[in-house]
Amino acid sequence: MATDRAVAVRTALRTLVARNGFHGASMSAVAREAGVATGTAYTYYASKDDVVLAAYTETKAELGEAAVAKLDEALPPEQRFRALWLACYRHLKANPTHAQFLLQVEHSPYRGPAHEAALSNPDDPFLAQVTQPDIAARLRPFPVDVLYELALSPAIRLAANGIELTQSQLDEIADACWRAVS
Amino acid sequence: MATDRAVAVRTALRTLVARNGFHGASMSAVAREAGVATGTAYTYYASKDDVVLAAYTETKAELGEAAVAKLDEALPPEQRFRALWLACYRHLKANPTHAQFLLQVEHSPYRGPAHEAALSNPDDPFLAQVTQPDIAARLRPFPVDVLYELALSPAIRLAANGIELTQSQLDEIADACWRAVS
DNA sequence: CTCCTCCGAATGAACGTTCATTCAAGGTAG
DNA sequence: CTACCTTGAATGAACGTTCATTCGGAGGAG
Repeated sequence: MATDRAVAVRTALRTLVARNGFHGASMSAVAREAGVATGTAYTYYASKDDVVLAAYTETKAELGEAAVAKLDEALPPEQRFRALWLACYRHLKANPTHAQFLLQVEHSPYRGPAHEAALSNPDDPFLAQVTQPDIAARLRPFPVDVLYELALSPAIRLAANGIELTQSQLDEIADACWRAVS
Repeated sequence: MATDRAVAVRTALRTLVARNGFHGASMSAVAREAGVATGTAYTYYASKDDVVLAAYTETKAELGEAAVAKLDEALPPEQRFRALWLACYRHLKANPTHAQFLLQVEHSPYRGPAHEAALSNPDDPFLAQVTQPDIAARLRPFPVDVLYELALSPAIRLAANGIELTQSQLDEIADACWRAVS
């Protein structure tokens, strides 16, 4: 399949950026990791920046899907948040490369473009949750960015750091995050 | 004074990395920003990595000083934490470049070396606080990294994002961070 | 005081390497 | 044969680093 190579390129970039940073993710290294020729990446993407942004939006979309996949919409806000938070953490803990890649992008000059690219997806499950009336009514009147930093961002960073935490510790942390924004 | 140039180089690197990332902080650009010749930086530092690590430890040391400068050691743990947190936030809010630089370094491959370099300073005021008996007794048994992520890291990221927050919002957030780790 | 010598910090052009990107050539499917 | 995809060597720009050279001023000689 033709798109397999595009997937391989995105995945290789994510892996190398997570492992070695942007310095260690040259296009030739990405192509080698993906098992294709250097020029092949440029068949699917106009530039390296394009690959980075495509990998970023893909990674975020997968995270969003994993977060809401088994979410019970009938749960009350507090438990719904906890389930969302834990699903995020577990998805990234199982894929630390994703967590490390997200953090590198979000703290680099790609932050702005990546934010724009992510907003172009109007189906973001996190935004959908935040705008649900029962949750919105419980949230403090902080900007969305602040809500994100306090609530979800800790899950990403803890997963990226690879520290082992027990289930009860995770429950405590998820609750602490909920208290911070509610 | 001779060291003025070393300071200028560190400051220029921090500014350019904060503004443009490591990509936009070439040694020639850093030297230009510092107002010195390219080679001059290598009179004071053996390599670019050296400049990055020196700027990182300097930035962290300044943050530590600002955090404890006016700290009343007689305050009970909860209020001491809040004062520490707010002092951190205010210092970085006044110097967003510092906050952005710290985040870029900590989410790049410099993370490991930077951590080591920071630990070589045995007078870290944050570690000193964490090891004070009255505070330690109130902290949850999380690894230090987790405590840092939940307690102090939000202050850095909120300051870096440049969002305007009222004093009462800051108080709420500081308390939420304390609840997360206590 | 004037002149000359010497020192080492400062300089920036030059070096070798690596980067992102291109494209002519070869391969494959229909 | 045609049409399209894949390849990887080629390209020039930009990188980190080096080093032959410059130059202001400290200090001794007359």
